[in-house]
Amino acid sequence: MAIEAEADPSLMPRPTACIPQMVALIKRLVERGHAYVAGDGVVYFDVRSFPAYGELSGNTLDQLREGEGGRISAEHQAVKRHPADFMLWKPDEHHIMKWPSPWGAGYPGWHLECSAMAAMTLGERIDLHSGGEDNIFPHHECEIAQSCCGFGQPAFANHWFHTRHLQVEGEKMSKSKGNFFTARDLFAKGVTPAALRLELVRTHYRTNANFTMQGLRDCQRMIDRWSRTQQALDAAVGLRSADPSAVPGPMARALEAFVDALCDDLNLARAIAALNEACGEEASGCPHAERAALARMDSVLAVLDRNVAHEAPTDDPFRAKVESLIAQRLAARAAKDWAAGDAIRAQLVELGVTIKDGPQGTTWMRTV
RNA sequence: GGCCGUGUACCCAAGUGGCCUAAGGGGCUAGAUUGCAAAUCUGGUAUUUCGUGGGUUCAAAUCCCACCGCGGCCUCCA
Repeated sequence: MAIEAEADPSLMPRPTACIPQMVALIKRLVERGHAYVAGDGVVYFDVRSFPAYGELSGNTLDQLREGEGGRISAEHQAVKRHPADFMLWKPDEHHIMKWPSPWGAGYPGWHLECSAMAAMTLGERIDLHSGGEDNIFPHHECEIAQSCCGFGQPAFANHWFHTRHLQVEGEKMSKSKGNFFTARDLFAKGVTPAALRLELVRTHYRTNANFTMQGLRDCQRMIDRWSRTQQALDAAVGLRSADPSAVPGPMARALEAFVDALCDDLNLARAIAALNEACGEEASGCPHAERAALARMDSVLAVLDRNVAHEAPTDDPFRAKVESLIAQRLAARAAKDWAAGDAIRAQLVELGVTIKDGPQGTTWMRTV
């Protein structure tokens, strides 16, 4: 699902568009002695033919507990050479999705599509593979086995990057608890895509991130400060021409620390701290270079362009009511009737609206 | 039974042997500013303390062992 807090990936291959590649891969695995057709006609990968099986997850074949996942039947297990052997092709004339193959019309095993699509779009050996922690075993383990054995590569991915699951208010998300939010709901409440994005990415990938409404507010404050710094730099750029000889300012220095932190196992929390500190320092250096350094950091965070809450429609009754109350309050204040003005402000707070009196007039936003 | 990750202040979250009398943000708090607020700016906010109990070391949040909590996985859900 594409949401406004994310950018779309540039390649989105479809498993159903590479069935021939999957069939070809199975053929190679069978030819090389890494796969076999069992008594029920199903093609299985022979895990014992690949000694590195289990290295990614730390599992060993003798310690895995057969059937622990609760999704395999004794009937299927009985035909395998080893309980851990996994399905590559299942002939099934009655399945909702089926394609022709040398082993009969049927469908591929679910690990296979990734090996085939990776080889098709990126190469037989790739640099980086990411995924959720729930897929480390068996899925990624099986992809490694298929790709290494099928393509004769010493490794499938040079680096594996597994994110831990997201929790909500300290608890795991579940449908039965109903403790989850959709991006649409949050945006409708006035949450900016920027705040949602930062709340989701700011935790190190190897720890369980905890999504909270308070965290969303915390993120919004950080983003607003960065945004003010950006506006100040934009203004300074308009006033001065570039000065390549100027000593680096806070943003240029922060960029170094920022990159250094990211190079240390994607330490985004430390990178964000560097940016925060720079925003607290007095501006110096060439504003053009400073603005470029901030933009460079934001190319990773990608929040400054998303820091806009969804506006309620102009004809929305809620919006009309808020603006009417603000007009009444301004009139009361103009008459120095502070009590009336404060009473109206209390009404607005009650409605979930935060107002701000500035030199350019009064602005309002929904309270998140 | 086994494997993987994780546990730091009120909250989020860095730090993986000495520069830690523990970064950064939020919150709270005092001040500046404001009619009062909000926003903004300035200061304060973990002093044998880093899940618990042992151990190693001149030195441990950081290393070792055990235990506890939380999250994930064990091959036909993708």
